[in-house]
Amino acid sequence: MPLDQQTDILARMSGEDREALISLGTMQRFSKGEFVFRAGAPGKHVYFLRKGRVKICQPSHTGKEVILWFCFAGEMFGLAEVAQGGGRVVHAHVCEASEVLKLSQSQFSGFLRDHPDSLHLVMQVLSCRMRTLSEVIVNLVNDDVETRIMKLILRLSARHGVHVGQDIHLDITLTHQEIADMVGTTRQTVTGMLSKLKRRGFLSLENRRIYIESPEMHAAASGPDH
Amino acid sequence: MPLDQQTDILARMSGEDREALISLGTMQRFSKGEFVFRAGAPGKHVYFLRKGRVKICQPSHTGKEVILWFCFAGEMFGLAEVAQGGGRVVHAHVCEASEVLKLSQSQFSGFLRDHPDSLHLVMQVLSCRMRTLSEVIVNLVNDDVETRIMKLILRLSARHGVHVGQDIHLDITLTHQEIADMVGTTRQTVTGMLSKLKRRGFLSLENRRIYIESPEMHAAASGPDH
DNA sequence: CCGGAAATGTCAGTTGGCCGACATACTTTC
DNA sequence: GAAAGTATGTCGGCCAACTGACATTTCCGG
Repeated sequence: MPLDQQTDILARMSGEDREALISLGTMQRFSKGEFVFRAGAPGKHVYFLRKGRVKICQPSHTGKEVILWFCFAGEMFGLAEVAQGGGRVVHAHVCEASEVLKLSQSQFSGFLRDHPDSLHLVMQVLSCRMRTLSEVIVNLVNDDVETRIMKLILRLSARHGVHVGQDIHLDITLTHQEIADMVGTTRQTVTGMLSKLKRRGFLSLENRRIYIESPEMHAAASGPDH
Repeated sequence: MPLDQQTDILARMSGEDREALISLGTMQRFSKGEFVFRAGAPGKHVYFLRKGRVKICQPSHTGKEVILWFCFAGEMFGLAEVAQGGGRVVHAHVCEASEVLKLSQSQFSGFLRDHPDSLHLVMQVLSCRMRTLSEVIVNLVNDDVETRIMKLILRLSARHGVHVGQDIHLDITLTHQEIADMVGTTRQTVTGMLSKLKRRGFLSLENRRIYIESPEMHAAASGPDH
């Protein structure tokens, strides 16, 4: 099990556990641009994404938004507030038409009590997210914008990349603004850096999708030795 | 229970659970400057800090270190790698003479199985840490160095502050380098910013300890409206 | 209580990346 | 298929914060 895929909790659950979970919760549909929940709302439910894509982002007083991570099919979100109490601090913003399974706090606690194997998985997911967040912090502190963008792309491709010969095809579309919100920079700078990376031959862009020339990219991202 | 104190897991456990945990583990002493574990080592143990202070920091290829958080008496560390597998990615660096309780992965799993209340506490701790890390990321992205330092001080004082009349006395000593490593800046800039904050009357410094003039400080940190 | 080490204070020079402003391209919607 | 909205590309001016270098103060072990 590659560490990158530990967050796909539905896939990792045993069949019976998954059935039990699905029968406990209720299904909801959302279309692009809607919110599953917003910062400030009370946080009494846990969600499992069956289909689609949701971004978890934290608004700040300045109006800027930081994208903490994306959730893809199979992933869980909204757990932290349920475990910890207090209201939501993040938005769950639907990127493309999605289906989510919704469980109340008590339904979920009951499920964990009855399915100890799944409980272990939940702790793994939390641990994995903590590591990813730590990684992001280290990047923000140490690396310049160019390196941060390269590392972001490599992180995403580790989980959502499709190998096409020598290259890796990133199977999701991101706007420059979204990239900027993930690495802490501005839209303009992202545009500039991407075309710089393209000129250098680290990646190519084809109708809003990213192709990574993987060997060069990995080498380049491991140390900013320009 | 203030959210700031959710991480003091030993204090929040029931007496019986705490006894059981302590009898399971083995005690170890460390003196200042030693490491409980280092990045790269295999991560097969969980630790509970009984006494002292430990900083959890992540080294990077550039040699710089980022301090992700401090652990104080009662807190747990080393969990993520145990839950998730793989080696340590962080150092656990002892700041002052400390005593830690050490449990192997299997001892800890067994404990959680037998003490479901504590299990809930563990999930709370992880959730709380995730929130703190998210908060740090948002700060890094949105705020200038001055604001980041103010918010760091307020965060620390929420958990480790002692009220002295109107003011709050921060009950720990930090070097400027350590502050720099937490907010992602340089030692020199921290020195400059602290004396600027002192001049402005937001805080005062007395033999390496920080006194916060809390009302002004809170107002100032909530929006960088200079 | 002394000497080396660590921490703090200060400064001038340099620069990465932000800001604002605008032009072009793509892509929905009715 | 025209119009409106959203995304991308490009530029010059500007400033916060980094770098490196040094002086001074405080701490701590023997």
